[in-house]
Amino acid sequence: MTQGMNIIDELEWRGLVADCTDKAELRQRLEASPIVLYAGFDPTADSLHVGNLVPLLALRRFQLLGHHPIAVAGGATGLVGDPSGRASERQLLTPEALAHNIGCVKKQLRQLLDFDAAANPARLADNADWTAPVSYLEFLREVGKHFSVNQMIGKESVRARMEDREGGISYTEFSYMLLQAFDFYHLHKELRCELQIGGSDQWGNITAGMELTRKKLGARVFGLTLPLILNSDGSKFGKTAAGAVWVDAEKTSVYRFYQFWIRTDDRDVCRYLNYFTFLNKEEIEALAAEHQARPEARAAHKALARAMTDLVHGPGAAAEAVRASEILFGGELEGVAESTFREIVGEVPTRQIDKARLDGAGTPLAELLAEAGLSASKGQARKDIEGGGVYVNNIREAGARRNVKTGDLLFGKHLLLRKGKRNYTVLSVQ
RNA sequence: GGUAGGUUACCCAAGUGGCCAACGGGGGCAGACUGUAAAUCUGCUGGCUUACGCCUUCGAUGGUUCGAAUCCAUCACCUACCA
Repeated sequence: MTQGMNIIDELEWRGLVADCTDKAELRQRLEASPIVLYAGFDPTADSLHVGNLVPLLALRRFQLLGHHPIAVAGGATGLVGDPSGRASERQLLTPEALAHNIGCVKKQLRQLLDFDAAANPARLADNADWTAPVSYLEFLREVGKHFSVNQMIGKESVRARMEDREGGISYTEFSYMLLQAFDFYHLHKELRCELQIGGSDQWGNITAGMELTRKKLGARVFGLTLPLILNSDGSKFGKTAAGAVWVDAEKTSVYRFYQFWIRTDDRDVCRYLNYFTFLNKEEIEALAAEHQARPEARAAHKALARAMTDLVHGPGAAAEAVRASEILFGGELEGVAESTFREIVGEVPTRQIDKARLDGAGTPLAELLAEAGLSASKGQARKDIEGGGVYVNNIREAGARRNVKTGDLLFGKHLLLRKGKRNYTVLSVQ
């Protein structure tokens, strides 16, 4: 990070500025002295996912340049549900589920921001702390009065849903923007927060907060949105067939997480280096050049995957994921030492199996595939085998009626099952 | 409250008494080609079964029929118009 570089310049060369209220004035303000800023994270699940990393890392980028970030967990807003960017009404979370989610998300926020910086430690807040005590009547008088329904229904998030004949929008979600506006107002009043950042779908909520702050406190605050990240094929970033890619290693293993980044589309990899990593401009340009020259080496992909895995799971876990990937994608396992093989046990999904089942005639391969979760059912497993997509110990298996026996075990203990190019499960005998 | 229309597999969407486990598209999975890429081509995409075949599914329940996703009745939900 270049010393003295304005955070706006930094975000701009990375392509991270989607929209900004009064950029010239904000730039001036940011150059004058460190600013307090916030981004909100609603606990819609029990973990953040890779998409949430964009605003979160943006907070960190501000922090690295001397500013004071606040991560706000949406204990209040999460109870209501943000209609922004959603085609249909959310299912309300139970207070219990929400409490659980908040706990998880807070823990992750703590991990990913620096709370120990001497000059400008990050702070963590929960909007339930200041929202829950306010009564409905009080809220209507203090906050609601400042909003015109005429304007509210003009906001994209609401309008989209009003125009949607199928879904519509509940009064609850319609009110969401007032709650978020109240956050900004509160944070300005109590902590002198002057800037809110968020995804581009947050524009309406952010400007609502700016207006409320101006009307109630006469203060000028700013908003900045980050782009909605799309893959080059037009799909949403961060979603795979298996669902979202989570930050929680229990939900998305470190190996899977690493693989997710490794498999980034060529067209996207340099953009993502900009968006997600803390590599500087020169480093990224060098990787881009290398990728241009030798795309098959996938240097940029490896750098991206390594940087992200380091960041989220730590260098130790990342190194193991890299090592496991090298072994699994290195070809046949012949000649691989037991100690080397051991490294992938546990890294990829691993299951126990009763040794007796492999004695004698053994167990049908299809059955093991289904059990291992690689195929949805035994019938599907058979089709997968017939289609030539199944490998035992990294050797393709063509016979659908194949039985797996004791002799197939590696080192007398393990069986490496693979479906397709990258779906692995290790079965270990007990 | 009234009237009309709708509810089909992961999503969209055909099907309106047997030829329907259900056209087509998307998505997904697998194969070829490659670089764990893109593009392209091929196969698969309810469950069980080596197979013949069997079983469960078309909002829910009950009925008519030799036979229903298709017809009837009731219920639930959605949409539109009316009040």
